[in-house]
Amino acid sequence: MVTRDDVARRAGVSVAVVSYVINNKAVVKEATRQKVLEAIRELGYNPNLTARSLKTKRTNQIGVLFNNIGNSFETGIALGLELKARQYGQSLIFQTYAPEEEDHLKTIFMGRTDAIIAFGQSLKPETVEHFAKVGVPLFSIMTPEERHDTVPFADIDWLAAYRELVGHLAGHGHKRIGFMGNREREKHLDVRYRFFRMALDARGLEFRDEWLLRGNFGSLESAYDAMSGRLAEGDELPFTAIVCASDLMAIGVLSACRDRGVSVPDRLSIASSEDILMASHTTPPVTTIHYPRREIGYATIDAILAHLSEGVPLTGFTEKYEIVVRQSTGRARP
Amino acid sequence: MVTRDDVARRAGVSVAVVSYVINNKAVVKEATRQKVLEAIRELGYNPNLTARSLKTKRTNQIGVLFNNIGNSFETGIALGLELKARQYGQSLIFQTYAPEEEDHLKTIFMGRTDAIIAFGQSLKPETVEHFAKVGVPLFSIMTPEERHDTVPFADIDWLAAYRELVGHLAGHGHKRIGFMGNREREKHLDVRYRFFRMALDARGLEFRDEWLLRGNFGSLESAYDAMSGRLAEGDELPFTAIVCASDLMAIGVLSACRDRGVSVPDRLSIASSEDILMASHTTPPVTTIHYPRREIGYATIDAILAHLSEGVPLTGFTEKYEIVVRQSTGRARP
DNA sequence: TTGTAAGCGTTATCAA
DNA sequence: TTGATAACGCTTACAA
Repeated sequence: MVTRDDVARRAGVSVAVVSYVINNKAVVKEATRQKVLEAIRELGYNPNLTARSLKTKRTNQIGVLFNNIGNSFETGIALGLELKARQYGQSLIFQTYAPEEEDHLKTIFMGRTDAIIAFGQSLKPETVEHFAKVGVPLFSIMTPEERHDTVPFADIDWLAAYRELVGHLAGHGHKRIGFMGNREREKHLDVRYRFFRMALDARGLEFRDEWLLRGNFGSLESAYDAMSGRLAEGDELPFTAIVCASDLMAIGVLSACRDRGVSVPDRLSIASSEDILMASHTTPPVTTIHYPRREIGYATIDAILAHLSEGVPLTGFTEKYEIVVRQSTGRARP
Repeated sequence: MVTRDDVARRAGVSVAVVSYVINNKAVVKEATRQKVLEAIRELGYNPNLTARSLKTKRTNQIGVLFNNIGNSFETGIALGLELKARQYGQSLIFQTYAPEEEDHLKTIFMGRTDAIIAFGQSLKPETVEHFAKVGVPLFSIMTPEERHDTVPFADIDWLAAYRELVGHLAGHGHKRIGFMGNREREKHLDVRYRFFRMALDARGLEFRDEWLLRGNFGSLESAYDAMSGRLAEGDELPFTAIVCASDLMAIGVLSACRDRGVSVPDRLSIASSEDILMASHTTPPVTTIHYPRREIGYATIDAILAHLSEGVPLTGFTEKYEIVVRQSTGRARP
């Protein structure tokens, strides 16, 4: 490996000067500057980032805690994160989060990242405290079910979104609206269910526990199974519309309906959350809440870098959602 | 930050002993070992990975060069990579590749990664040479259009796959088969087109330049536009079937057909490559080549780690594809 | 079995 | 405007 020493020797200057040139520090005489640059070019020198990090305490790496890299919703956010991070010269380190391995995070990220972006996970107080202590700010995209004062988060206003969505359904005569939520493990989705219920309450609409189905966030099949099971139970569906916590689950529900001859939206209206690409290409396409993934990604990186570089306090924020009405929702059958 | 020195002081031993304990080196007396472990626990110490890397020349980080993080095909591979990498205690650094920024890679990854995984990109000889020089092995998932002897790759046998797919279509009476390929920028898809043509030749089937449409790998819309344009040109389609280089493009083609009243597969059979989830949930679902994304991810990490840790030569390999016949392909209209 | 000390490739302070 | 030199936190001979 060619190091800064090699460059210094080649250029006939001291190692310090090489650093000055690289970091545009001090006023290096133009002539020596050129000598150094030439030596760098000739030798094909690139500064070793690990060594630099050790000294500067800045890694220019940001950790990202996925729940599931294979999920389009999350990768849509990652797309925004990555693009913006690259503009700032930051690299992203991706890790899939698993509650039972949460302690590993301390090890894995130790001295490796300047900040960590969580995807709605409810981290243990101990973990949060640890990163606070080592001075690595945490930021969450999506509201964690268990909040920590020191972990700001970016999200949409789910309550408003579900109120609008419920309004859309109610406007079409739906009074009994079911929900497809997540299973135990995926706490970051509890939030959606919770706000959905609040939206229902706000409208004075009833909800019964039997109207709550459960699948896995990223698994179409789980929702398919849950819905199929429900449809197998009896001929009559207890609700005329269902809201799903994720688009993949909505698509699973849709498939179950198709396979069991339940026509959508005639017998059942299906609405959802997220607006991943796939939701607009099913038959019928799915009415859903558009989650501004890319924008949230951009804004998150901006906020983190403003904090890291200029000490701007790191605070959460809300981005604008949008209700996208498609053909999976329609008038309730009388 | 609590460092190894703090631990040593607390435990009343030298810094070396702390290292020995952490790395399970030498035979440390059980009593001192316990003292050290306790000090570590009390202080909440975690070794600084950056410092360790600087010394050991091992970063335990692997760079991954995406073309588009938002694309399910690529993230499906990433899923496999990440899971396996985590098992080995490796972290993944994701970067989106852009030809015009290729030189940045040298800077961004310098001293940061033990290996780099490309996603079919045709890297410049200069780049390849650089990483060879600094001792960072390159490995490609997907055959690069411009190969380098020092960059092994993992892929499926596209020729065999397209021969089988073409066989399926020919078996249904298709003699004129079009292709939806990529635009200039995405060279890693040229490979698919090339093998498709070879498969056609092998069957003695004709191909005309007018039967080649072009879209963007990850853009359903681009394929939609290309196909719509073609459909607008005249009433008669010049081919009875079309093979698409990616599922998203196939779905774009499918949408274009639906919007222009071309029934699939009655008037046009559509076949594709990749088998992303979405391909099985369109109407009709798409016949496609199943690309074993996760398996390729696993095997790639295995190969790289065997190389890094045990010096096993890093060589390319082929994983098994599968043709998944769905309802988008059918008998050619006489 | 444990301790001392020399690096790893940088940056940054302080003199020159 | 430049050059020595001391860190940064760790691993690892080598010595004790």
